[in-house]
Amino acid sequence: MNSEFSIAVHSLVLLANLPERMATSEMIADNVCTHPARIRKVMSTLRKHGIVATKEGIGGGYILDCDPETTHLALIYRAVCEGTLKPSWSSGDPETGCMVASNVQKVMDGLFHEAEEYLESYWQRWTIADVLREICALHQAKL
Amino acid sequence: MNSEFSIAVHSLVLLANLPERMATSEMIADNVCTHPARIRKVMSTLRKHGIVATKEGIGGGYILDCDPETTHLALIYRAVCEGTLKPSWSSGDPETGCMVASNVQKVMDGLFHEAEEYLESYWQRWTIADVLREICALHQAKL
DNA sequence: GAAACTGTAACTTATATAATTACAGTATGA
DNA sequence: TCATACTGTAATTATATAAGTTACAGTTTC
Repeated sequence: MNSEFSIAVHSLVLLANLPERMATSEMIADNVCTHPARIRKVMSTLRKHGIVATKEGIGGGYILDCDPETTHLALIYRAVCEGTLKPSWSSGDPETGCMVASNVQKVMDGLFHEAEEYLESYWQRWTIADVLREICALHQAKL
Repeated sequence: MNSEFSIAVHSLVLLANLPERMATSEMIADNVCTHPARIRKVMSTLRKHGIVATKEGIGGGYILDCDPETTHLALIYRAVCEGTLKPSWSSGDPETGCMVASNVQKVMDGLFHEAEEYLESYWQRWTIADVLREICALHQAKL
């Protein structure tokens, strides 16, 4: 998995914690520690899934377009990295005569697909607000 | 995740299906479609976890050292790619004053760790023999 | 119409993955 | 006992993926 999921969750938690729930790609990039263009790419995907809204022009930026208390990480996972659990390389070769070599790809693909669905049910346990609360708890513990 | 898990599962299923449950790295590599040295690397890890035994010298190779009916994919996952669910890149920066930026790494690390344990409970549902049976079923369906 | 934004593609660089080579170590059997 | 056929492992090279960067067109505001 690449780290777009972490970027998306971090950005959404950040927005949820801002008074106006709005920030520019530059502000988010500073906080996430990456390049604004990368933030815009991830945010663009989240916008297409209705999780954030964007406003172009002066005073524009990204604004949370969901309820952090009911938006689960599973939705974010699906938006941003569905299908990435399965490795790009596959073993075996469908063209050979060997039963194992010729059928293992399809079976493993099925397992990875099911494993990913299972994993999504873990992300379904967490909302954006939950993650923010975990962060707050850590923060409090330091004081 | 890299594809050593797929290679390990494929290799073990292949061994389980052989009369003597034994094969050389070259035979396995041919079947898996990769290089024998890569097979030796993965098999070496499986040997250290007691899943296969190896025999050096003439007539040597790898032999299954577990019961395929009771050896779950979770064991193979742990042996071969524990810790790879979490992306290597992390967002945020523990040194900043921002509550979110400075604590998000630890929280996300915890989530990825728990997610991986959850995922392992999926792999626990499958044994090597189960995978072989799935392959056989696909094979039968073609006839 | 200048300024401050997003959207997106193209390009570069860094890192991870896979393939390959090489060779030391080990068991077998003629 | 020596050639042979294996594993074990490290080093190197090649390739694919991820991340960073640049660039610029499009949009909104003032």
